[in-house]
Amino acid sequence: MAKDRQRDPGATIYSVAELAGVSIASVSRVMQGSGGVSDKTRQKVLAAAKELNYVPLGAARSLAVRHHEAHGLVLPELAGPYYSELLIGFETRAAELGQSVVLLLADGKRDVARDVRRLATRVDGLVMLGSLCVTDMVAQGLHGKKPVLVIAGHPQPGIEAIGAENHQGARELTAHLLGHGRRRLLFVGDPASAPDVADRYEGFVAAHEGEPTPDPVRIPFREADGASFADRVLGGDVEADAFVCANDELALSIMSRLQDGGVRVPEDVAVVGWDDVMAARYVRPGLTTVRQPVKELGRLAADRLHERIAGAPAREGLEILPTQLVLRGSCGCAAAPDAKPATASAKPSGRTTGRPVRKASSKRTTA
Amino acid sequence: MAKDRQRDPGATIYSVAELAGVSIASVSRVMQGSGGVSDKTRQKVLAAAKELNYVPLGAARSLAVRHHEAHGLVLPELAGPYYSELLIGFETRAAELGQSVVLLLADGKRDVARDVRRLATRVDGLVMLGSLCVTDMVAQGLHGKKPVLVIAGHPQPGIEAIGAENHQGARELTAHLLGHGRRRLLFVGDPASAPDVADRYEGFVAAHEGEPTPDPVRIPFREADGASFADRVLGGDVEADAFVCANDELALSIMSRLQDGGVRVPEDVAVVGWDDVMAARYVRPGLTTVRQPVKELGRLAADRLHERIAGAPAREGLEILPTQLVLRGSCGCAAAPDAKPATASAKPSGRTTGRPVRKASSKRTTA
DNA sequence: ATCATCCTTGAAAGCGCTTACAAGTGCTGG
DNA sequence: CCAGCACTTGTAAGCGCTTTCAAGGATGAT
Repeated sequence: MAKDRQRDPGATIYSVAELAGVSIASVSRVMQGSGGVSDKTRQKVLAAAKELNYVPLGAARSLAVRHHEAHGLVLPELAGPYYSELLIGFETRAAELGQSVVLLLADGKRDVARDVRRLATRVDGLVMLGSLCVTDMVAQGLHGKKPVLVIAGHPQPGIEAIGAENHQGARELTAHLLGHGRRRLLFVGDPASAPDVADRYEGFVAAHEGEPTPDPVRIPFREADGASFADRVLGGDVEADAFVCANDELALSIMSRLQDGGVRVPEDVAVVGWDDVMAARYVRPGLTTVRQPVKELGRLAADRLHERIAGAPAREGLEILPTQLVLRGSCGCAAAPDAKPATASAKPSGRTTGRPVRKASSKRTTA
Repeated sequence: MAKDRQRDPGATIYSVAELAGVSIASVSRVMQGSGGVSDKTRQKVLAAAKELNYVPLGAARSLAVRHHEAHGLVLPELAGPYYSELLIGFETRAAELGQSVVLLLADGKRDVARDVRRLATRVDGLVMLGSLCVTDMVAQGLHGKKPVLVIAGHPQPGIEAIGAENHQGARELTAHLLGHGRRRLLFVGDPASAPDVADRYEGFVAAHEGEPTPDPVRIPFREADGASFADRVLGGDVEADAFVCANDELALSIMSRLQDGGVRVPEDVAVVGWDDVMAARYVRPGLTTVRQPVKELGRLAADRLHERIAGAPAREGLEILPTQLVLRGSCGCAAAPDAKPATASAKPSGRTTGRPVRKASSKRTTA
């Protein structure tokens, strides 16, 4: 056995039709389940298809129906849970809609623009992260061709954007720290790296209500960068009693290194993050952070894209999903066990920004 | 402006040719960069393409060249870093090879077999995780049609498999625990859930060298399951001085809950995991675990698949990549700071199993 | 028995692109 | 000045599928 009958590229709709003794039209109708076929014919076709192990050629169908039945998704990378969750939500919804998803990871690619163009070639529309610098180019290049949707970025004419609330959440988080009596807060992360980080920084500044705030510590998001920043803190180069980090990865690595260096968290310095990654609730003290509805963001993206592909016009402006403050020990709150995710439901508080906004809020959860 | 010229599905190779005043063949040649075109023509075509904002229809090309230029990847889910890394490696390599990747997440799908069949329709070959129960069916259904490759599963005739070392690593890890004087080890995780977990359990048993071992604690991989198991431990229902967990998620949730319940790790009980996720090095004590070359596995999968698509015959049996023991505090070793990943290079130790094996080893890293 | 109707089927015309193949152009060497 | 060659270009034949349209067969009403 194992008659190594490698690669049998045959078995087209023609061979199936021939074996079944019907026309290719009938085969097509049976395969699509489009009806109008007698039971007898259906049986014959199904039998023939099974015998030949018929796998239709998607490209031929796509060409004929003039639809790829696929959604493209461009992510910068896939480190950490943020992008994974986004992808999960996106894929799940896309699959429900009968669409395949073609994934492109931008980081490390030589020529992202080229790859995105290639991608556009095989999908009906695509979703990109706002932090991707190619967004604009692509938007232009594809304008009027394929629907494009941006997550956590700025809307442009004809290009819808969706995102999670940043400004208000960051403001509340910062205010919370101020409420704990912290006075020298430092924002760690580069606002220029992504629009949502910029929004968080804005919220951070806003919470200071005019008080002068130091410049943000512009470092990348990697663990290693957090660690080396923590070393600078340990060396006494940095003056602060609280670090507001652009994401949890950064917060965790900083906190860990500081603790190793003998600094007490939160007694000596508070550390807070953003995203509520898994590790955030396993470290001691638990990391205070902000939870985003990332999976929903992914689902929503797939949904909106599908609408657009079906011909709906781009909605104007930005749709914003609410985020949720998660208070644990690292900000100075009384530490409490937090083995299960908090489950408070978010109720919109109805704030608005200059841009058209549909809903936005942040709810407080003590865990 | 923003002349909302929604959806301009036009601009085919014909319109470009017409605008440029050349034949479609020339346009095709320019777009493919296949050469044999004068500079003047190239310029005209490029200009026309840009003006029309020409996006070629991938399906038409695929049909003509009879290649999808896409790799399919079927993952059970995307929780935790394991699958993400796999995906990163896979996508990276596939992109280098000029292939798109179409992703399918099996969990939560009504009819996975159907979805996989749909996927097969639009890719040149596909890679599946061994833990997927559809593997066999699909393998059959696609046999001789499209190359299929399995990660962390069992090879079948005509279906290559690749994976990371499990048996030996688990054996060493277990022996290490025994070396610390632990006597009542418990394996936490269900060997039936995936072939690689089964292998680890085998290694666990083997390390006991004939001593009787208790049945594994057959629980799923979710954090919540770990927590409720830990509650049983705290309730006194479980007798053990070390937990060998099927993965880090499980280990972390158990350790965390135990600590909250006043159990000291590793003094009262040791806990070890598998995978070396990020959180493993931020918790206190650091989690002793086994690192798998997951990204490499993904790359290798894309590579092998590409070979097969190009016509290479399936390699026989299983290729195994080495894993690496990472000792931190949770097993009873002296705790040491471990902010950076260990970087010891693996040297094959040349062990073999019944199956054809290419290389396998586990190296020790103290961190 | 006749005709209108419905259901089933097949023939055939694309879908937009690639790629032989043939034809045309401008050179070079003899 | 022309045969021979290298380049460029265009023509046209598919790639495998969907779908329109018309034809045929069966059915029911009259």
